[in-house]
Amino acid sequence: MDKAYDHKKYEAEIYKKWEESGAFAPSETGKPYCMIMPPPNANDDLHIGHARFVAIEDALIRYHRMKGEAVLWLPGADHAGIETQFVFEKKLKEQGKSRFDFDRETLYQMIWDYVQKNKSNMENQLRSLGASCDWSRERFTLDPEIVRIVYRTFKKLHDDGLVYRGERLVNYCTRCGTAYSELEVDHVEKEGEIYTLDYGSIKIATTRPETIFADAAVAVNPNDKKYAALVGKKATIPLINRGVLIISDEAVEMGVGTDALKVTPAHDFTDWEIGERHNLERITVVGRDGRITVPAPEKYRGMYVNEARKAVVADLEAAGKLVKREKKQMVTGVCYRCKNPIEPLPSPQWFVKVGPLVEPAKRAVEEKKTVFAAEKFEKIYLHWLDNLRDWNISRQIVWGIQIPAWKCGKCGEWTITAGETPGECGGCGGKNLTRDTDTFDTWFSSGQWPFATLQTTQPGDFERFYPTAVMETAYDILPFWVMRMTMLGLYVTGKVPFEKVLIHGLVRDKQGQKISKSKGNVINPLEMTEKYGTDALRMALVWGALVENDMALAEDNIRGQRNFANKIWNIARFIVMADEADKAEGGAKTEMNDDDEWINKELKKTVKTVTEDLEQFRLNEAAAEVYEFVWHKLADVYLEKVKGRRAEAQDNLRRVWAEALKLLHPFMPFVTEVVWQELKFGESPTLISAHWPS
RNA sequence: GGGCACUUAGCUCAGCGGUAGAGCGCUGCAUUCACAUUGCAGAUGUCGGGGGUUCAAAUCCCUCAGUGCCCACCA
Repeated sequence: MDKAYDHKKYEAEIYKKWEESGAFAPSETGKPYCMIMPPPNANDDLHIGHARFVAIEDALIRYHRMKGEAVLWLPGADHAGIETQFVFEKKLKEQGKSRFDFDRETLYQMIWDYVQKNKSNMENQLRSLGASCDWSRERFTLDPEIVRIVYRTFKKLHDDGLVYRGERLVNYCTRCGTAYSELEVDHVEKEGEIYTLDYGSIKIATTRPETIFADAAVAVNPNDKKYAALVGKKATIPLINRGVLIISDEAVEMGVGTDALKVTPAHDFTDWEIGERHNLERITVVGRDGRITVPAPEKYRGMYVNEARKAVVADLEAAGKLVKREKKQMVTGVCYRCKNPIEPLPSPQWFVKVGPLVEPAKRAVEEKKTVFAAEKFEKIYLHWLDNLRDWNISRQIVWGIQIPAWKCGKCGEWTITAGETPGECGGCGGKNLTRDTDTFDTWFSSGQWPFATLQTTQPGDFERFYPTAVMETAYDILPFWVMRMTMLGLYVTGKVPFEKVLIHGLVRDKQGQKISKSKGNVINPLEMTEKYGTDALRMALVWGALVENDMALAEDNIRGQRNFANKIWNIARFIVMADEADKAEGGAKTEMNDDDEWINKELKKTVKTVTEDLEQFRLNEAAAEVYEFVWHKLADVYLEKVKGRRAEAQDNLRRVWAEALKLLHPFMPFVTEVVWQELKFGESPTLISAHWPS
């Protein structure tokens, strides 16, 4: 054995050996233990957050496999609709092109090819992180079998009256050219201006003067005495001198602006609701391209909203209708992806009625059918469900699963199928049908991932492994994913998709700052594994904090764990050299003393606490326990004591070491496996398939 | 405005009812011995402030202060 452990020499070879040995596939017997991997987006390299989930999930997977359970860790890849199209469009832009230069089929094919390349890249990175998942069962969210299931769910929802097509005010990104769900809108605070305008009989305050041409009313609070006499009278929109009714509605809060609100149903969510209550006209003056349209006065048409705002304000001022303008900190919705301001626009979309899905999803958690490992996330989950609105599942992009809905050219009715092209309109029998060009929200398909995967891998998998044991994922997608999986899983299969939810925190830089490209504090997991070895990175990612908490990751910690890997290597080296010496002297002659009994007792204690910690998902504690035992008890104390009576203690040392390697294996799979094979323990040719000590 | 957390050694974090812990960093010493990617020894904290419960509180309760994250239609 070399003097120091060289991870580069062993990792790839060991991984190949594991994979070829069939150890990643579930055994025929044993209690089923299934984890579905959160499928990484197939559009980029893995980042440090992926490395953390691999470290956590693989540790649990290896532990349960060693306990003799039938373990299935099912890997996958996500087509990640918006994300991927966004990334791809950036590439196109670098080449001086845009999505509008291609027809739908060509664009789809180009993204497909791009994704396939990234997908295999991503898979290799998971391998290099040591993920012991069953590649023979890998699924991609656009696999035809998966798509069929997604279609079927949509049809079922539709047949049950839980899907409707509605003209609603949606969060529209004029840059991305698609509507989003409420969850995909970020809110940023920035300085804007609020303008007080003279509406003749009343003054109103607004931050969006460019939309005055779409006003349908002016609203005041029903309890507002100062305006009570005006309700039912008319106000006059300046510049165009159109009269609108003054109405009263409880949505108007008092103490804001002039206490009078211009109601623009087509361009504001509050106003939309007021409009519904009062049956107001929905006048649109902003188009999907973000430019002003008719019926705004001609001079503003074609302007982007920002320019139009300036122009309108200037004209209002000239007309003497601008009473006041002042700076104001305000919160605006921006596209979570491109950060452009979200434009609320009326648009026909497919919605899922969430009410009937929310109740079972709440009950499942309240009745502990699904248990959150960290209670705080259960509270957050329930809070989310209580405040959920109907889910817009249609996106105006090409990259994704096209919605199986056809519109009749004759009667205008929609025909929904489970994927197949309908022969005729379900309403009038017309033959002239056109398919909706929209695609599903990515989360609509990934929300079905646990059952969609298991129903399409091997016969019997679903019956055997569903509900899965644990869903492990990051907290930032709790509402997007965990919540939707529970709702859709319960709806389609009648059972929760997973029994436990283990949520992990974010990886931050060593000062605890959020990692971002713009800050330049990105930690590249592949660079770290190259430099210090996968085991070191993984141990550092588990060691630093409770699974559920954010973790500050310093390179020093990774280096420290590399040193630990080297310590493991050298303990083994010591034992090998002792073996050789024994052989030369005619074999070990076992004779136990107090030191042996002490280390055996310490080992037993360690086995107990590490096992308990793993059962409770306290991976940091478990890792620290083994570390303490191996380095500071076995190496620093026992090994030193043994030096004087090597031959008598050798058998016990080998036995203790074999058990210690097992405890370490979930956290540092490579070096422990190399060492296990080096020492040729008889129990099992590979450590990955050895038995967890008890 | 609503929700969820956090505040413990210089830094990053564990501990969550029984007289303070780890890693890194720091100080000193050692070292041809499995490992300098090392060993041994050591310093550093009225566990955010205040109140309460208890024989006993970093740990439970209340309160104040600060920090972070998520949500939200204040025009």
